[in-house]
Amino acid sequence: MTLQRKPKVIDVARLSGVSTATVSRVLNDPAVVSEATREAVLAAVKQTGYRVNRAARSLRTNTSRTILALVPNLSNPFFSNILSGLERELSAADYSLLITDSGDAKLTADHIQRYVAAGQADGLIILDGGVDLQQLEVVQSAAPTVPIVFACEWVEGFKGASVRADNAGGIRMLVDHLWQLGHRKFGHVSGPDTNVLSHYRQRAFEQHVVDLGGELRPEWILPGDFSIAAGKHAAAQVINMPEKPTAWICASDQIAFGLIAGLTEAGVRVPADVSVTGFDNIEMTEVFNPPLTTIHQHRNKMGNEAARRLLAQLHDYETEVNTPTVMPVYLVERQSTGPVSKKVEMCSP
Amino acid sequence: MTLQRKPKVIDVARLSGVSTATVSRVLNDPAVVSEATREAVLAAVKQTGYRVNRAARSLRTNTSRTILALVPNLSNPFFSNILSGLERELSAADYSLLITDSGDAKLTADHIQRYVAAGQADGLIILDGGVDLQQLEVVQSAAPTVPIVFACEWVEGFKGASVRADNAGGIRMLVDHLWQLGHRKFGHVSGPDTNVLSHYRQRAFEQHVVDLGGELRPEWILPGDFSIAAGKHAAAQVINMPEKPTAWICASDQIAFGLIAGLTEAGVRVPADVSVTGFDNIEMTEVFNPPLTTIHQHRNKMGNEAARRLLAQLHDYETEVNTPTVMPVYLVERQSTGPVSKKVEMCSP
DNA sequence: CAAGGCCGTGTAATCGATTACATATCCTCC
DNA sequence: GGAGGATATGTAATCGATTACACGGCCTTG
Repeated sequence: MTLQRKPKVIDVARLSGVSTATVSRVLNDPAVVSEATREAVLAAVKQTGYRVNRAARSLRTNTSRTILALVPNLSNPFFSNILSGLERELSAADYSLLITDSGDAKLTADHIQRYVAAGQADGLIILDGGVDLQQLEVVQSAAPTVPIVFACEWVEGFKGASVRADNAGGIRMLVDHLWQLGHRKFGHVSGPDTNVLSHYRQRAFEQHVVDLGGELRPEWILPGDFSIAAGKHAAAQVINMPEKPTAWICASDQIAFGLIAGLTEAGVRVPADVSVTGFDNIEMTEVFNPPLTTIHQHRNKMGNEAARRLLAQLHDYETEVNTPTVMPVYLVERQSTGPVSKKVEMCSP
Repeated sequence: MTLQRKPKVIDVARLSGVSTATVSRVLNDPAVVSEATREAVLAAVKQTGYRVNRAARSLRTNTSRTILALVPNLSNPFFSNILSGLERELSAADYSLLITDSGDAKLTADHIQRYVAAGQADGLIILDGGVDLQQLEVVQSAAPTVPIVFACEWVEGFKGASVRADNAGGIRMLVDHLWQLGHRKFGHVSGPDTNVLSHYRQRAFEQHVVDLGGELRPEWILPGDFSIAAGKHAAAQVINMPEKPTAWICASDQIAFGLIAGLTEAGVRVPADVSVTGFDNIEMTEVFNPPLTTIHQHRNKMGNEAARRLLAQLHDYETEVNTPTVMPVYLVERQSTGPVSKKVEMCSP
């Protein structure tokens, strides 16, 4: 219990009467050491309170046991959910999680290299679909042994692993749900047009409405950016439309909140006059008035899965590196959707 | 452009015709090197694309330039906001941010030591007020040179820095606001009773209502846990109260959402029949129906400030280590509060 | 002009763990 | 009984940067 300097392998070795090599072996590859020695060493480890010095280990093995997550905006709860899943899985495998927030700035190869080339990270998890493909390829060719896995978002054309939600499937579920309620005229408020999720959701929307034989008009597709403000802005436009869809599929829950708030303010009732759906099933959807029909995705599990795929690549037992993992999503029916109403047209001011 | 093995100091040294010592000096303490040499070395650094190997540096200097953040629940957007502020400040100072999620498990000295004793972190930012004081003290005495800063939450009795919001001040603003609207009978839905923020908010509530001469009854203080569910549960109790407060101050926005949802469902109108306030000003407060009167705190800035205080301690220029930094908060008036209504009693079923 | 100081730089030890290679012991089987 | 193999352990080199110490040159000053 005397507080000395930090114990090192040599201290453990002396105490247990073996060499440093043996101590190291007990810690890294116990099977090669005889049981008696192993126990003696472990006892000495416990007694001294020894912990390997990560810097020394990293230097020698050229490995950091650390994964870097690149997040476009840490404040965004979506990302933190994924991070949470990541962290659990990584720490269980004795890996640490380093996080950097690319912030407003576009992520550059240089920024990533600050970590990778310095040997600070053995692998990368990228939550930011806005990275430039060329920059990514620079990183890949400079550090070919450092695996990269995309989680949630991804970059089209990137050669490597990704874990994503079934965005198209989710949209189809929503359209089907509304279709069954009798809706035939659909509108969409989209996400930011630089975002890959926006594209997938919008494309699936258009495709599926057409496939079902519903009515689809270009002016019923409004641009947005996943935010509440975008939803409010869309509401202002909707109100002035001469002819309106009876159902709006929004690219995010937040857009739906804004849209509903704006419509409600203008006297349009949801779902009596018009149905609205979200995407993501954030916590608030349940308590919003009306509770929002939306798509739920397990962001935590996406984090887990991304971590698993990364570790698999690190340990060379991943076979299908380039195949994306598509995680299932679920329809959550609440009260923002209802049977189509005949009097929608009359609600225009 | 030929892709070789990673360049090292020795490569830079050779290219610029100096010794490794000089290269290192240019990088770490440029002032001691003559201008001509410095420029030559920097040119060679650029040409080779050299980056210091962090592991080697860490090993030699016994320093990691990495800060560990201990988060009780990464999924919680509050924490991620603080992390965001932290990350910006740290990365500007060329520090990296390592994150661990204590999860459901209570944080132990052992868990922290996994990082600290291994030399993975030079300092700690703790966002979890639920750590055991004794465990903390174990860490402090085992690693007296590793500074610890609490952000947002904190542990009573801990000797060290903390950065917090003015929780009591925020509650007083809310009570004052309601008082001016004519309210005299106040209720409170509290946070988890293990949480230091809950205590501060509840105590400030009781104190200030008494100071103003309002009515305070023990049965008007309901236990909760910051969640929507807690608010809903509180609503069920409120509805059956023979005599009710005219205003409810909730320990979090989420509680307020749940409470309002529950009350609305039971036919109680907010704010016509009863006023309700939240705490935190999360994004949804604005679009909730009715928009929530609440207290705003700059979580990002708390992160910044915590990082600054930590760096100050690391670089030995912090003077008042034990004084908490209390960040100001702001009242945001929206539509969940209104003048006291005389007919509240009649709304009981 | 010699002594002393300062400045800029180089040499080589050092941080703490891992691991290639060498060695020692014991067993098996012809 | 000895060759050969398997098993367990030790010795010492190594990872890449930092830095104590030493050194040489130049300037100042009595």
